[in-house]
Amino acid sequence: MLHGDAFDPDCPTRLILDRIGDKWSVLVVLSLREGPRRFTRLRDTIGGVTPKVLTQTLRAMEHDGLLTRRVFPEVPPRVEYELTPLGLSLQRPIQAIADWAEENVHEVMAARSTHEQS
Amino acid sequence: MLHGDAFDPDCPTRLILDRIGDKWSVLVVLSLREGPRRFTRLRDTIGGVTPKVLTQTLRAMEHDGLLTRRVFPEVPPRVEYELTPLGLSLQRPIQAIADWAEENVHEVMAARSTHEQS
DNA sequence: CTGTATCCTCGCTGATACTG
DNA sequence: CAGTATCAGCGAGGATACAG
Repeated sequence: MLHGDAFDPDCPTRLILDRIGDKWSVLVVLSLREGPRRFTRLRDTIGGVTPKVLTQTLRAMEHDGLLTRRVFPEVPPRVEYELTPLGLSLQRPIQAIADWAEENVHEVMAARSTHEQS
Repeated sequence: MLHGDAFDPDCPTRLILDRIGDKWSVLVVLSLREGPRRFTRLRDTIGGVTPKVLTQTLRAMEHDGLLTRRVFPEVPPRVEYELTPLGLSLQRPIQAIADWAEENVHEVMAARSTHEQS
């Protein structure tokens, strides 16, 4: 069954959806679209994220095999994050969501205004 | 700029992503793929959701114009939820995410096991 | 059947400061 | 530069019971 899984609370598919649903993971994937990025670069690109939360997100994604963390033995230290093939494959569906959001944001905001009357 | 928006914390696009990122909204969209459904039917389809949270989710999605809520003046009461055209358009990207999750769940789980050594 | 009301907890988040 | 440490707070989410 192709879709039955997602509705089972104990199915791992739920865990994936939770991870993808994470606010920051989506933005990290989008930020790494065009190649490896360093920590501070990511932090600056993604507005409003604190270092702690960004680290948590990156560690979780590394743990799931979505990206790699490469440390360069330099002074000052340099760390680069890069999507794995698995992470790259996730890029397409996430981009689809992002595109939808940007295309339909006005319609959603309009709907919100309409229902504001009640 | 096509993607700059999503990285701005104050941009409405963020709000959309938050809504889509919501664990239950995604499952509701999937549940309504094949037409209108009643409250209890949704609750049974989506495992592990409490009535309160399901109501909250449905109200929020209605508020955003993603679905309609139709009350039939009957006894016992009957309420049907159905995706609007806007909600239907969201179906495709969400399905893409769900498909990705099901296709790659094993690879992610494998990656998690690997990193468990550390 | 379709919710609402109430209470509670727990975990994420943010702020801030500090380290290798 | 790239994080870690620590703490506080709040609010989403869950359990349970009840109502129209």
